[in-house]
Amino acid sequence: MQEKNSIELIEYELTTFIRRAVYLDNSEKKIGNLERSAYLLLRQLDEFGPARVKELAEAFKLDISTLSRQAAALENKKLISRSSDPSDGRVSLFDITPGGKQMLQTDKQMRLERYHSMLKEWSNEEKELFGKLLMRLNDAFID
Amino acid sequence: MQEKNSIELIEYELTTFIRRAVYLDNSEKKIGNLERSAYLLLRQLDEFGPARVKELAEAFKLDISTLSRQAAALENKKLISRSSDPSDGRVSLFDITPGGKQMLQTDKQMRLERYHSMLKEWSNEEKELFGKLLMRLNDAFID
DNA sequence: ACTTTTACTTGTACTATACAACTATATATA
DNA sequence: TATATATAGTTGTATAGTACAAGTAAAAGT
Repeated sequence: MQEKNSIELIEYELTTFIRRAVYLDNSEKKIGNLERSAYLLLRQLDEFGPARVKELAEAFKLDISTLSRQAAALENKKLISRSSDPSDGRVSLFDITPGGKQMLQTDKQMRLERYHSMLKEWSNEEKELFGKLLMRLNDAFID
Repeated sequence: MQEKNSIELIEYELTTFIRRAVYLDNSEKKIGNLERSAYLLLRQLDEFGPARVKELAEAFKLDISTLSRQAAALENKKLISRSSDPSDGRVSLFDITPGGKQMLQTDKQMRLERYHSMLKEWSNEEKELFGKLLMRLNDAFID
């Protein structure tokens, strides 16, 4: 009973949070310059280094065609660069450009500032614990 | 430093979670029968009772036109019903139908079961605390 | 050499959303 | 009261993000 309530609360609050966070991305109060998808793609390349379309699609669990278009869009904006894999002519390798890194840092900073404001009343312990629990939640995510 | 790291972790994990949860809704492993937007609209009507388009748009912070279409779609599927406000001919009031309640309950149950599986290793204390922290996060959400 | 598999791109379609134009009704004001 | 303005909602149009299917080119297997 107790457990059921906690899970219901978690389900409710997480759905609500997603609703709001996604709304925010579409609103005029949007954080930063990058679309959510672009932000995540740049972050992925920045953290894990060059990757090809298939790897990106797997990392995000999205269709290859989706990542193919997202990558092409960012390539167009010069935020990522494409190079061909010498050992496999089918493959394009994408890497974040200096401009992309810059843009990512700017946007990340804005996002962090938002979280900073939202969580300013929280103690360090609460923030740390919350981060750890979120990490566990993501690790346990069922595909 | 410590604080910065917690916030970065929270930002990272929340964005990742949203990415996955939204992916899941579009995938063949989608939870239940309802679109995310339909689920939220039904839940809103179920919890807060009949409402008109404008109220729903405000509750979700979405454009009226978006809610107008979502409501019309659910009305078409007989999951919600429309009635006119006798005191104001412009207004349509929407309410969840028995079929809508049934569908909502079915989907909610499936969503809860997923969370139940994902969180099965968590102690009651962890689940309760996580729920409370999420609630605080949503309360502090900056529009 | 031929077939099959793989990596990616492109065409098409759908959901979710916003904004703008429009309709109908209600309210305010001259 | 007649007209002007405001409000509630619908509908047209556009965009992001996604999937699936068809197509192209390169690699690997037989």
